[in-house]
Amino acid sequence: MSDDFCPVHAAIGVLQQKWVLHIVRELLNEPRGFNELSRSVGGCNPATLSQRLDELVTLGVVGREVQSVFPPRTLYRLTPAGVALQGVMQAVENWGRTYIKPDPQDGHACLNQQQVDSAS
Amino acid sequence: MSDDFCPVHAAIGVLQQKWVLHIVRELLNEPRGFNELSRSVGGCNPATLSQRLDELVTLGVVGREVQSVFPPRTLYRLTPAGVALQGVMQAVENWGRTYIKPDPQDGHACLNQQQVDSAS
DNA sequence: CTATTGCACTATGAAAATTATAGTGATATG
DNA sequence: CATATCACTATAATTTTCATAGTGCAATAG
Repeated sequence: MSDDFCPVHAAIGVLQQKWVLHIVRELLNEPRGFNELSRSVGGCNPATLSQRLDELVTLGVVGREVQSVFPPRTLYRLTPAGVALQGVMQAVENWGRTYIKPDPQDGHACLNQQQVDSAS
Repeated sequence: MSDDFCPVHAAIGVLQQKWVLHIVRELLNEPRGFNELSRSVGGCNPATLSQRLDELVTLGVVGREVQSVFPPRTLYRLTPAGVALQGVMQAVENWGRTYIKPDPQDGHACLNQQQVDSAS
């Protein structure tokens, strides 16, 4: 009673974890060290980042390359499966740029209703 | 100092919330009522589902249509901005079907290493 | 020589999000 | 008359994420 495995469901399970898409986005630009990645992702707690990276490494989306134990230098780099997420990121970027703009009130996210209403 | 609004960052912020992609996936098939959606999404707590739907409605990705207060009947349907997430779902589906398979050990998700290694 | 910075993280306890579970009121179904 | 269904809400427990501080040691700044 668990044989209804759906790869799409599983994929969503991976991608909807907090920070995963941000991490992937940064690593798509170029491989980074832990603190570097932490800064560029912005706002992610190191404990969470560490856990997320462990999971992604275990899953095989990200590779951890320990370049030197001392001075410490570790590189996180997308595996081919990780690089393949470029398609997803591209789609998210398209959607975001088309439909999301800053809320004129509080500067938070809201939908670009122009785009929604008047497809002139 | 907060004028670096990035629509892509904001889009990720929306899509990485737990259950959002699952909800969108179901609503892309067809509009549904609350319990219907709850069942088809599978495993989402009604409090969380309710909150997520509120947020998506507020954002403008989902529309709530109260068809009758009694007997209660509400329909959740994607707005055009929601339907536009089809591109994202498509990309996620492609990635999932290509790279994710059930782990032979425990039946959980893992990567399809065949795909990764031998691109014949 | 000494102080600071930077590396990759881990530890701790507090705060926030999600969960299981139960329940709302009324009607339609068995 | 008992049960199921609709769209949720309420409560309390659990899980996840968080802010903050700290590890050991080399390279750099003063």
